[in-house]
Amino acid sequence: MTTRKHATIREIAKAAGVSTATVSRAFSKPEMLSPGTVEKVRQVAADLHYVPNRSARALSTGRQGAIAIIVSDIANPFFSPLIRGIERQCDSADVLVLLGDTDETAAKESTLLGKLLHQSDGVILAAPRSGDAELTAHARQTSMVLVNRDLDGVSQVLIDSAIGMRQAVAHLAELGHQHLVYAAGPADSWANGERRKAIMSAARRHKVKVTTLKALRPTHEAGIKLAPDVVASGATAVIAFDDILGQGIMAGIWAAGLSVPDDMSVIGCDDITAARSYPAMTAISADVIAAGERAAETLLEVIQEGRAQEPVIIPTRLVVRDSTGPARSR
Amino acid sequence: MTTRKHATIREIAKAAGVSTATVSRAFSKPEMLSPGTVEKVRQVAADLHYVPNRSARALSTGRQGAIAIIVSDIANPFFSPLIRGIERQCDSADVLVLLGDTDETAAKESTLLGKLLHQSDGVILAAPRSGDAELTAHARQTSMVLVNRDLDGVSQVLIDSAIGMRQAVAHLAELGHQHLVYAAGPADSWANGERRKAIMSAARRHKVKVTTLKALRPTHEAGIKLAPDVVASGATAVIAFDDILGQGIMAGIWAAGLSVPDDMSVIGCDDITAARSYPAMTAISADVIAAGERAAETLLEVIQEGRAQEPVIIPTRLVVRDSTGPARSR
DNA sequence: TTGTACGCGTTATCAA
DNA sequence: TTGATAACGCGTACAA
Repeated sequence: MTTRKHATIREIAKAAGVSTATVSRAFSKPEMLSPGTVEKVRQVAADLHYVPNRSARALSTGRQGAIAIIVSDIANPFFSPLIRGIERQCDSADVLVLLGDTDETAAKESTLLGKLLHQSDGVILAAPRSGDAELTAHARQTSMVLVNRDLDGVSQVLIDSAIGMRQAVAHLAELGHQHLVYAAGPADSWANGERRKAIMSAARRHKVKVTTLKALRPTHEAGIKLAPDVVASGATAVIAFDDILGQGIMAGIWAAGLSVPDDMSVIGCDDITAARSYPAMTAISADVIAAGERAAETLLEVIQEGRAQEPVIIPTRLVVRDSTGPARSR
Repeated sequence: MTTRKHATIREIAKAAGVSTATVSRAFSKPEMLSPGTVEKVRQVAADLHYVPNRSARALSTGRQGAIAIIVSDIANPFFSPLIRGIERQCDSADVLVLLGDTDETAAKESTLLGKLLHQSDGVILAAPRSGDAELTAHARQTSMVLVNRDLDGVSQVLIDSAIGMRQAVAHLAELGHQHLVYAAGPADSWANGERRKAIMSAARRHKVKVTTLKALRPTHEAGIKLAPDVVASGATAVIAFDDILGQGIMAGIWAAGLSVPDDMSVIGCDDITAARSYPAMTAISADVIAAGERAAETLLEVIQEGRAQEPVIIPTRLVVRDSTGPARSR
């Protein structure tokens, strides 16, 4: 409530009997000073509860000491561990984290980006919805790391579902499934494209037939609605774009009086909420917290070095739980 | 990547043929200027892609144009809609949102608070873990709004589970349940205390017996582990501290070969993930997005008026789904 | 209604 | 290794 008046560099300087420059250096470039001076200044500063003023520093250096995360929907559970990883990394680097939510619209994404661009040293765009051209244009204006989007010349962290998808198809093939459904996600999602391609090629190798069904949105409700189509397709297993969709499909299958995994095997993707259903869902798992950490780490490098970094690939693997079982002959 | 050089107030002034003060006022105090001047300056500024420098403004005014949200665990789904509400409100007020995660520890909460305190105009503390004294001390240093914590002299947004809890107990009583379990949450959680009290008093009125069982943490896994105790208690219904715990208990009940709601009715709380299970869970629902919006709104008022505001109460209501049914005589 | 000029707290440059 | 001082971009008395 009461805005307390803070000690400034000048007061510290006076109290310590040094110049303001020395105080400044004691914090930002201690290696330029004699150890004794640093010690003395820091002591005085601590006594006076000195906290460097970030705005002043930013004004002087042009660096904000903050980065921004832009997500399409904070309510999407996928972003939670991602944000946590970013948070953790930034916290230890003493960098502030600004949060933006685009409400799933490309327009808002662009507006927000334009706004946050100036208040931060760089931006992490998670699962962006904007077009390539627009993203490239923005990337020219600030340091940027993309999560789950492949765009030439921009740093990126990609969760490679292919590995896990191959394991998933192999797992199902081993259980005797010969026809499976891919319940697809948003068409403009990079992850969706990768997952579809990986399934297709793995299925070909295992001589398994694949039917692709498109959910309107990757939500629980959409999954429930999609379930009858999944059943009608004649497939005995389904791989869903993400966990929520998969669990929706499971609910829809139960609601139709069938059973998981006896009548239908279900596999989710991301493994955020997969373990939180009954039966616990087999899923393609990725260390999303690590993805967040790597994204933040990469962004800090981009900022420091002033140029894009090599893409970071986060591997995935199949985690078998209770929603997959032997194919039932139909 | 490339840090673009931004237009400054001075360049706009020169281009528009006015003074820097006029440019400044065209943005922060347009009512002081003639409409024509404002129009002209803004036009020139737009042409030059002028964006006010937030750091400079902050340095000059002492206001940061940013607030901070501190949550105990971004992965807890309860915080998602809360953050979304805060985000939304702040976005329309052109206020930036800083995010902090305390990793569930009071120590980190305090550190983070101390850090963010200086970089923002105010803080929203969601479900804080710190003690009253510490919170009060921090509240003296900055503008602060508490979510789901009742502390004298500090502004707060409280989700009043009592209403919904009463409806829940009445609903169960009507279905013939005479003995229910409350699966409790963290002991230091304000919400947990409120919920427990509400259940107790409602149960007394309906002459229903209540057994309180304590989960180690409100997680899905803890719910599964708690389920056998719930069954062993002899109760025919259970109200859980939150959705995740409730769905864990549901999973544990299924795993024990029993059925929901035939053998046991289950009610969750918060209604964030309640609809996303099979059967869809009956839950005590609150508009958490609205809670977030109100929290942000309140904080902006606190900042502006420099003093605490009246507590905001967010009502709850029971949403009946498929996890509750008639009591089975046992 | 508009302009001039100073201060906000820090860092960087240059000199000592 | 340290000090003096000029930026950094904006808001705002005060003056006109």
